Amino acid sequence: MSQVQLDATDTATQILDVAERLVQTRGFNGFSYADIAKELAISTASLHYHFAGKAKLGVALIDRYASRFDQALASLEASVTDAPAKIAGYEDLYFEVLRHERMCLCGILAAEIETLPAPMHDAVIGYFNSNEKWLERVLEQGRSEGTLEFQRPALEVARSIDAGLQGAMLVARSYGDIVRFEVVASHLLAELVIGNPASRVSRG
Amino acid sequence: MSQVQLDATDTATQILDVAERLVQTRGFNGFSYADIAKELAISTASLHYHFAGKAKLGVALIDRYASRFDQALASLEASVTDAPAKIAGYEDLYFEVLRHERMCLCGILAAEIETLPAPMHDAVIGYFNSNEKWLERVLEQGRSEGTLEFQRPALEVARSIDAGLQGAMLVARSYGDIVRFEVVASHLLAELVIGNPASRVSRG
DNA sequence: GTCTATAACGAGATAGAC
DNA sequence: GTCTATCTCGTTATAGAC
Repeated sequence: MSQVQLDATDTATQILDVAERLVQTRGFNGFSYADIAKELAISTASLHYHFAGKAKLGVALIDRYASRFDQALASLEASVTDAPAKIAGYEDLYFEVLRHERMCLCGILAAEIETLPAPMHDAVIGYFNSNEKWLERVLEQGRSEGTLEFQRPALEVARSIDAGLQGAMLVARSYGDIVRFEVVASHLLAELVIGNPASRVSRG
Repeated sequence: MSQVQLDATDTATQILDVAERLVQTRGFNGFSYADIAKELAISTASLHYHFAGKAKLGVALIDRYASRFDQALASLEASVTDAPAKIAGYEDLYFEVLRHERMCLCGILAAEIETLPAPMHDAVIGYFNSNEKWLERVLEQGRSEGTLEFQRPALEVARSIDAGLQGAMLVARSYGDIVRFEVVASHLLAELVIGNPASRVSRG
């Protein structure tokens, strides 16, 4: 039996780390195996030993990213209780992505969706599905607990938030201006929060 | 003097048409001169005669796209008068893009921004600047004429709308589900319109 | 204005030694 | 698990004939 690799610097992990950054900054069609190999000072043949092809590397990247995102959301739910704080934490996850001068992995892959192998395409959709379900549930919690107010179905609001965040990342990164993201993100939450001037809910 | 070419099927125009569709569906790094050449049954050498390199072709694509968009907005302002109708028309422009199974040209280029030559990068930013200024002006018109209501600066609202539309296109196209776009887009407008239940403005 | 031919390079991938 | 060497193909671009 092979030993469980716990070293965070093992080769496969290093490859995923470099590849992830390259995808999030340049897109899946904007980097090559040679780019990764050069940065890690290994050969492209070694890359193929760990990941048989670029498509398999791509799926591994999405799987790890989605898994980490799920963990971050679980951790978030353990640290805060009210829905507004959860949504603020959700937005903060993307703020951190952007602060590292990256785009959401699946957001940037969505732009290249037509060029991706089917397994990658499916994994991207799975990520979006998972996110919007989480947001939908939190939105419904907020409505139940009386911290959020909105007329539309929670799923529609969730999709508006996800679209707004992905678009804000996309545009803000082009400008190299993280404030553009913050302004959009903060309003996406503020317009839902009861008692906030920006929520402007008719209660007359 | 060379004659003015009015034939819509002249070679340079055909090249731009094919290249535009390829960029909007596959991204700038997702197609090659060979793809265009094959589709038009010409050689890649001919492509280089009309556009010296891929970078120059890219700039020409953005310039034409931005110019057409400006024309469409001018035409829109000539056909409707109130701000809500203008914003609905603005959103319809992107709906049409998506209906043709494409992404906004500059939206998809924004995803690849780090890989683009500087002149293309600048042209993309110019497009975003132009759009948000137009939206800002229309939003201020709506507030003046009493058809729209919002608390934030018009420029911030404009940026939220643009981010929402770009993100909604990005995600909706991944799902192949245009309805996802419509739901987000319609709410982006509805929340601003006075008298619309979705605007939910505190007037008590 | 379009062609053929080709240069020059980079891409993903594999064989086989160590 | 990593290497060198190599294959095959695709990519942008140019030279020069027509």
